[in-house]
Amino acid sequence: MAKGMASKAGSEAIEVREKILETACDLFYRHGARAVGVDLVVEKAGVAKTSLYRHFGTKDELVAAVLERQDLGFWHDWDRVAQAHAGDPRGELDAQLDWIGDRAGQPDYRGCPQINIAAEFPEADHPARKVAIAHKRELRRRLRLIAEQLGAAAPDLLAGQLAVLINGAFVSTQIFAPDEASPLLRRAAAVLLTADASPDRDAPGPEEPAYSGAPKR
Amino acid sequence: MAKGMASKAGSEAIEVREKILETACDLFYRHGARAVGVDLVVEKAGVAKTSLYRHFGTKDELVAAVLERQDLGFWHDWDRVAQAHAGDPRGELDAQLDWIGDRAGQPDYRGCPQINIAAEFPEADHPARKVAIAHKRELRRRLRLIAEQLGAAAPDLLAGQLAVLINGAFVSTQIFAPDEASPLLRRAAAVLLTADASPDRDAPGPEEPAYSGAPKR
DNA sequence: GCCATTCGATACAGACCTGTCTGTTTGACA
DNA sequence: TGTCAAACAGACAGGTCTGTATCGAATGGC
Repeated sequence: MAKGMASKAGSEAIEVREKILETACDLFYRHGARAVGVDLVVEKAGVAKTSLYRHFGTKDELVAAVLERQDLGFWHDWDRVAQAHAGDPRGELDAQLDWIGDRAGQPDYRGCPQINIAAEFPEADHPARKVAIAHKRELRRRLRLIAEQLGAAAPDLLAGQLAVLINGAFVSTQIFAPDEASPLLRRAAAVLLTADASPDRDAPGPEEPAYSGAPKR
Repeated sequence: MAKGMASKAGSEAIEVREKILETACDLFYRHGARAVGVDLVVEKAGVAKTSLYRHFGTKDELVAAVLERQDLGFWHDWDRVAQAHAGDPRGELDAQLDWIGDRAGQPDYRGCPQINIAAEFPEADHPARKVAIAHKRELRRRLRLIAEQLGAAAPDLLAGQLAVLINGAFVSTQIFAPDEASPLLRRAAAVLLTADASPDRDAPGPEEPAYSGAPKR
């Protein structure tokens, strides 16, 4: 009609695909993937439904592609921070926790997309759920790398604790004050790090020493 | 037809309601609330659709009622543990983390129902989402009570950290080994507690001392 | 300058979903 | 024994969803 278009058989093909992905990312995140129909996606994206199904096959695959896109975006931000703190693993970890906490504190934040979509599709073999699980494994893997660079005594345990902390921040944000997540994350991580450095004091297995604070009564 | 029934206008009314709730709890948790239609609920529950709508009004209200039921069940288990450790806040906290971690490690565990349903219904005024948020606030409130009984230096901060930890364990279970969650929870909590007891060392605000572990290179 | 491919637009099929309505049965209670 | 509230069974309305089919238009490669 009255649209400015670039090309058809060549570059616009990926432009249309990108437009669909971008629109679906936004709609699925704000309202949930199951609550948003493909008709709404194509309408908001300004494309034809045939284009959506040519590029993605099924809606389930579209959901998976959305998660893959968000996965890429997340690690892109992560890598930028990592490069800015090359050779300084402690500084990098703090910086990673900072932007993660800041993002989770944004007013339009509705939780981690990977976690949300995984909650919407409990079937173990759903393509989107596979992406989400791979994403969380990658998070733990990267945290373990940082822990190893730090010379942690128990890098795998430390990475697991940090992963739990980050995922917990993602879902706890809804009940926190806006700027509470970031400092809480940093502080808890710092505590876990110092504890790893002195395992004899803080992590002697299931039997911990009695709490050393002053009891109320 | 060939069903053994007790009474009608009196006690069966709540029996029918209870049967619907129980069935919906199971189906919603396993497959997601949006993926399960009311027809399936009434079929599996062996009741009439009219009964469902007489008791709950709308499906959204049924979802909220399911979450309220699970909320009650959760605090019921919590209270049992709390009573078993009356006057011993440290022992209670460990015990609470134990059963929570154990539950999250079960093979049929699919995450915290409150978190999952909240992810399925992002609208802020959805009745089920209100229940889920109230549940998470209650969790933090109870943790703060324990922290205060422990004589924590910063009970609110400590409770926030523990809440993040627990919520993180709920969602991280999918990528963990089955029996990893419980010890990880206990250990991380122990570390946070000892850190609270000596805030001068571990939590001096945004500026932490340099990591004291031996760097890799 | 022709042709294959992609695009938009739209109608359609078939299934499913929520919620309502009608009619019948059943058990408690006065 | 008669009344009434609740349950069952099932059809039904109206909407929505995914996915397919059809059509004309535009475009870049050859």
